Amino acid sequence: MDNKNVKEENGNESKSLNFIQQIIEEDLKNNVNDGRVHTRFPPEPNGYLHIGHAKSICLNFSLAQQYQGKCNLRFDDTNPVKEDTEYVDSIMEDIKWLGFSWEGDPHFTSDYFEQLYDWAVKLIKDGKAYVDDQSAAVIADQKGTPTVPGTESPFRNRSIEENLDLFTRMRAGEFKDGEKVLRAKIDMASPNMHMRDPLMYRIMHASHHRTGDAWCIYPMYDYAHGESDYIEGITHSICTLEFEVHRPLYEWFVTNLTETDYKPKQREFARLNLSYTVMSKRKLLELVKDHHVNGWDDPRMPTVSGLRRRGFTPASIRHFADTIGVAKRNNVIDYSLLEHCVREDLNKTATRVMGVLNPVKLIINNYPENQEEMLNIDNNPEDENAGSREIPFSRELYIERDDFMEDAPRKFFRMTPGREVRLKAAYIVMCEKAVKDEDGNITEIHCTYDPKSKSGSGSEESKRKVKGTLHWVSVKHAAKAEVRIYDRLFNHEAPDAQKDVDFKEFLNPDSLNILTECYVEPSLKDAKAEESFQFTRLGYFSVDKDTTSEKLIFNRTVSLKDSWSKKKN
RNA sequence: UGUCCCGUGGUGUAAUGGUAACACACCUGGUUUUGGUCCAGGCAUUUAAGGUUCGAGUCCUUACGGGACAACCA
Repeated sequence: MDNKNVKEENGNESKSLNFIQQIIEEDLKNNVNDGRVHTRFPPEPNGYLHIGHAKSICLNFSLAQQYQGKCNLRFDDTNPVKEDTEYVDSIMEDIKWLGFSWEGDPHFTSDYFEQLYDWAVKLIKDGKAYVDDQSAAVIADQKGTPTVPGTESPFRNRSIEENLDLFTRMRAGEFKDGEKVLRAKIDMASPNMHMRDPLMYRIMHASHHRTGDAWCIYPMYDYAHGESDYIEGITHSICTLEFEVHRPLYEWFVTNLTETDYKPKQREFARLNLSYTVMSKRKLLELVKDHHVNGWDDPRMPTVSGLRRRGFTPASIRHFADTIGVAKRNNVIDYSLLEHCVREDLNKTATRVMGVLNPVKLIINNYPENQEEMLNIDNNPEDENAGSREIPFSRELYIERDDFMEDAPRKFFRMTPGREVRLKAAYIVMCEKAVKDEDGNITEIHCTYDPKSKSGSGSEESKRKVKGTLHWVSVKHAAKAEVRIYDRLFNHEAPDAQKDVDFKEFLNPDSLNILTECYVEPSLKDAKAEESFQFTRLGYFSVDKDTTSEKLIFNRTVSLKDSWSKKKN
């Protein structure tokens, strides 16, 4: 209670510390690693970044900011067959877009291959590593199971000289893939599987995207990661929960290879899971390769580039990451929280415009045929400085087909014969009738307007209260646009958790809906790529970056909250 | 039937042994020229059972539940 009051008095909105911050503050208090805070974000360049990575990015970079520390970007590129510079480039672009900058130049684990090799030699000389000639299958078999201890390899007690010779020849390319590996000599009976003589190096005659053919042996993650942290002076190596059991191994390498007081510290937090989406890079890659989506930046993808193209803002993603918190228990964040974050941000900044997605013609019978006028409308009622603009009004308009109903229930606040509604920023109109074709489809709606009810005119008539306000565009002046509406990619609330089922069985076939007969107000002809708008009563939309076609394309970022459609159901 | 991690509303995250708080979602009502926004209100005795204590979500024990670990992936 007292604490809270103090915080409020200071105007300090400082939230309580998450468990990582508590660890750091404890370390700072004890002057661990000279009181430095140095984090890192270490992606493998084998795919595009997704919203889960964004959580980790926000965590690592903000921690560095909070504690006057540094945060590195390091590409964990130890497996050449999966990695590519395309991914390196996209990862850097996405981090920058999110609003963070890494310390100095990007780092690469491949930059440390020589040092890692030297350290491996040292381990051999210390009798703590050996070359094993057995096949992967045999080694796996000897490893035992979580409940059964492993057995030792017959090559485990080779002489140091022989190990040194063999390891040198491994590097020299004398052996084929899989013929030999280097293993750490730890404990085949350890209850922790990762301590049962883990592999340090494997032979891969593969070209690496940065080192080319300079190497034919590549270090494994467990060996390379902690040592790379050490080289870079990382103090807090924050990773996800599945690496928790790797921690003793991380510490084993650091302890056995270094003599300084400085030691990087690995800590783990729960990865992000989002309802109705998959988050594993393997699955996302499959969606791309099998053309279930149109690339990594498809607006339905939970990738950073997909969210960007969909119209999400960096601030909204940062706020989301902040809101979901950091803890160690498994979680599934409801997708609606992400939607809330983007609405909250866009509501403050997005220009209000009018567009009609499913048009039907509205004819104002008592409005002169050749008359047209410009009406003034606020760009954003949330923002006084946003100004206003002029939009054209005429006798024939498009309105939303859903905004008309012939036999309407009492609670229907839109257009229906005999009731009045306001056309936003224009006049109050009284609906008269709907005209239909032979099949009974409504082709046009007729109404009359009250000339004295013009918005902002200050007249008594303009102040009259009507229940509904409709958005519209002038037929003569409207710009034609294509609008893409995205729904969730999966039907199942947690497709990631369905282990025994192919996640693709939950794909939502209606996740993309392209509307081609849409009309928007003429000012939008000049809209720039990625610019965001709020279409009155419809939602937030952003201009697609795809300028290969002449078409004006909008992606719907997110709908507006709609209490009417909820009531209907 | 091993080791490690984790159990607080529908979903997340807080609560430093002292009145279970905040956000999302949901439900009421009010304002509104967007059925948006905004405003007001409602919604959990913390997996269970013991124990320590004046006092336990918090410490201890046991049970139950969930997760991770047996890639020459990261």
